[in-house]
Amino acid sequence: MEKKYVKNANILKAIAEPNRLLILDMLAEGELCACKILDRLAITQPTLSHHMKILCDCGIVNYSKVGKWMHYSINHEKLEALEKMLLNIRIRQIRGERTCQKPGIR
Amino acid sequence: MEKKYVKNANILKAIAEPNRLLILDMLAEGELCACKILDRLAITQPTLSHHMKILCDCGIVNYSKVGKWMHYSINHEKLEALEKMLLNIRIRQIRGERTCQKPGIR
DNA sequence: TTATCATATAGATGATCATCTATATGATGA
DNA sequence: TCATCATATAGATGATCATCTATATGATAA
Repeated sequence: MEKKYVKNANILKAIAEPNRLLILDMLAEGELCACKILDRLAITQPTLSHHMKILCDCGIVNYSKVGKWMHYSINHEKLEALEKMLLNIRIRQIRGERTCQKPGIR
Repeated sequence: MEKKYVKNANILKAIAEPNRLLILDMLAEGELCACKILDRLAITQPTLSHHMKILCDCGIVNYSKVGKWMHYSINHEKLEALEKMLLNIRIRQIRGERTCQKPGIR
């Protein structure tokens, strides 16, 4: 298993959760502080902290501490790289039959 | 929680696994039969069957049975929709400060 | 300095997941 | 029809996950 698959799977896994997708959608409008995000989610504060850690750890979300507030924003480069990875899967496509059957089948 | 977040998270979750990303990468070149995919993965046949079910169930991979062989291919529309979802998060961005602090802070 | 506020950490719990072995299904070829 | 081959299903197992309550940390304000 090549490393890139593990790494990309890790980023995808980070955003593959409904609450975290909603968080990204909120951050799409611009930087936000944790408490603003918490207001819109039906989860407790420790659970939000857990989700933010996952998003930040994989690099898709940037963070900075301002006083006692945590500010979060989207890492656009990381997100674009993810899009490009998917695009690369979609636009490839070489002609030539590659299905596996004994000669004569099909 | 809006339904779209749950649905999109489900598709992302389906592709957020190293073996399944590798499978998509193989399918990017064109249709393949299960045994060709199995050749390249370090998993057993039942585990591959499990992964293919997850990929097909979420709609990102198409399947058809030809004799005793299963043929798989990428669903390009579904993949494009996923890219667009990510693009939509990335390109939005409205100016105006939205971080949460008491007046005067910052 | 002390109370308060925003966030993080610890630890527990129930759910979901990837994987395996064993076996079933269902199609082909002899 | 019967043996063989490709794939699916059943059931078990250990790992990871989302969530909670309780508590700690660390910054500001009185």
